[in-house]
Amino acid sequence: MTVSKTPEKNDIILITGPTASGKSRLGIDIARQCHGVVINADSMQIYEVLHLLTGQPNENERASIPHFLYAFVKPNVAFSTGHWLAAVRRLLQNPEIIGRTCVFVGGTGLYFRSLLGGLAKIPPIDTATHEKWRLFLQQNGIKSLYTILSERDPVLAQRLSPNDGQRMLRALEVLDSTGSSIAQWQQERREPLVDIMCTRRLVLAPERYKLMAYINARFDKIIEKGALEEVKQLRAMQLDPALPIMKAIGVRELSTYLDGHITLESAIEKAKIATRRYAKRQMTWLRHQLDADWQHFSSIDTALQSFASTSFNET
RNA sequence: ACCCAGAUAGCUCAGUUGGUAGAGCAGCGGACUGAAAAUCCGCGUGUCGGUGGUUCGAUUCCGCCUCUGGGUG
Repeated sequence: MTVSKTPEKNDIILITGPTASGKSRLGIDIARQCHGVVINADSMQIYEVLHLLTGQPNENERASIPHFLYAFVKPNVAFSTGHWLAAVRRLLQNPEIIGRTCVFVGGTGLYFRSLLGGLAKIPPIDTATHEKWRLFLQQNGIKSLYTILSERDPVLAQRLSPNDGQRMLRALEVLDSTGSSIAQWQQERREPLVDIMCTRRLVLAPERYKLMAYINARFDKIIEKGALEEVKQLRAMQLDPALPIMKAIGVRELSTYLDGHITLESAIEKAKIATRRYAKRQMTWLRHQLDADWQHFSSIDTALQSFASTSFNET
């Protein structure tokens, strides 16, 4: 089935912004105003663990308006953009949301890009190939990996940094498993999942000094509410440290404290620093990777005002 | 009050046998097409506490002052 492309039937609102900007609250307020639902576009809030640490909406918020694609993935799963897009595709066919405004909220820029621009149709990589290259990197080092990539896919080698292990691995496993370069796959025409013309796009980006204050305050708050307990539980699962969930900001820092290597105070400070850097990367993305049609706001209130004063059909 | 040791980047410090200075951390800018809270690239941001003196030239040597540690009374 194709997603409804008539605005009056299935309006789509996209809301993004750096971490701790308040975009979740904005999303809920907007969804409430237009009898909509909130759909998660955040790569960490999909997991059914670390509710506090990843900033998932709390029970009250979730009770006030339907939320989808939150806390639905087991922590031992290496989720990806492709998985998320597939989940969205299924969700948009869900009778529960047909005809309702879909408010996508999240800080994962790549998710929004895949939603609006589609994703290359690269078939899934078999586990053996996937593991093979990771093992190769582990055993032979990044220089050898780059040498191999230069021989087998010079175009991509040219494009990547010789230190970008993650992208080199992806390039090699795609080449290995499909027989053609990832560059070729990426050039092919892709089908967007939603029609960009049927969307309203908002960016919530508070001034930097305010955002820093929000980040610090939020981390203190989630520590108070029990973030350490979440990390303890996660550690008890003894998961592969390479899994995405293990890279959630705060996990490493609080683990170092739990192992007794640093003080809690210092762990908290390090986690805040990591969050600030993340926010900075997000802001760089928002500045350069989004097209010009996104509306930027620095506060929830100004965003809401603007939203209330223009109905969907006028945009 | 006296003696000693300090005062250099946002922080912790190094250094200049006299030619206006550099590390770590923090910070800032950027890239990004199936791990994206990931991964990668780039950038020192400075009245060298103040003020006089010696000197062609002082952050560096000398005097005085201020402040901060430590010690003696």
